[in-house]
Amino acid sequence: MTIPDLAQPTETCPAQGLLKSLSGKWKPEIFRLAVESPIRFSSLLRQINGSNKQTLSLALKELEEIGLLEKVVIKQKPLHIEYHLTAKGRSLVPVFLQLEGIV
Amino acid sequence: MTIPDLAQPTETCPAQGLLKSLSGKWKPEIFRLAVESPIRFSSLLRQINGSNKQTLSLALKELEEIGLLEKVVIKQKPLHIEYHLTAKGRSLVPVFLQLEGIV
DNA sequence: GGGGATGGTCATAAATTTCTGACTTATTGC
DNA sequence: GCAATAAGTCAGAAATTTATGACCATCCCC
Repeated sequence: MTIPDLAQPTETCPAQGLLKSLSGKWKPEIFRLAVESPIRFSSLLRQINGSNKQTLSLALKELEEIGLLEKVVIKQKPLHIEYHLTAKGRSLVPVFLQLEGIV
Repeated sequence: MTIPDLAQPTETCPAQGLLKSLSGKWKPEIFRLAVESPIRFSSLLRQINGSNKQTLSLALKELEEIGLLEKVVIKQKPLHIEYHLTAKGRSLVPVFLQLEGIV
């Protein structure tokens, strides 16, 4: 027998999960930047004014987990890591653009 | 001269404001319920398991402020208050439905 | 081989959000 | 008139999120 955790909202609607996944101080901004071009950890830290490693690292991890970003190791000369928007991430773009028309 | 508050994200994209407005533990669920039918404070408190007056009250106030809900005093026999979805609120519904297809 | 950049992690601290319980005013049914 | 319901507010506590600063392993350039 399971005791439901009533302190957590029960999600009836799938869009609520996404809303929750994109909530957080920097996630929307990270997502927006990722739409423009692949992003890198250290650049983000410089681009997003007022942010910090810890939170960015966690945010990237979460955006990865929900399948909006994917971590790509670039095995080129200056070996580095990039985060790319996934297909799912790209599919959200037109929806957000629509939103902008409404807001 | 103004010193920008760097601790706060600078919003480049209008959709980010909406995202932020709809973030919070119970706001998405309140919105969803309001889409179904007008909502009342005390019913919400019973419907949304684990919620509390304080937070619901604040959430309703905020959803009102951003123009998604409007407070309506029903001057009928059992005089009471209802929160109705505004036109803007209704216009978000198809967007969220689209989102459900993606998620 | 030394110094800097990249991409992190960890423990702790500070800030923000949410929750609890007491209290309030007005209305309504009996 | 009296108790219950509705719709809150308020102060303080608890929980959750963010931020800080220290630290670490690679890699890359000179």
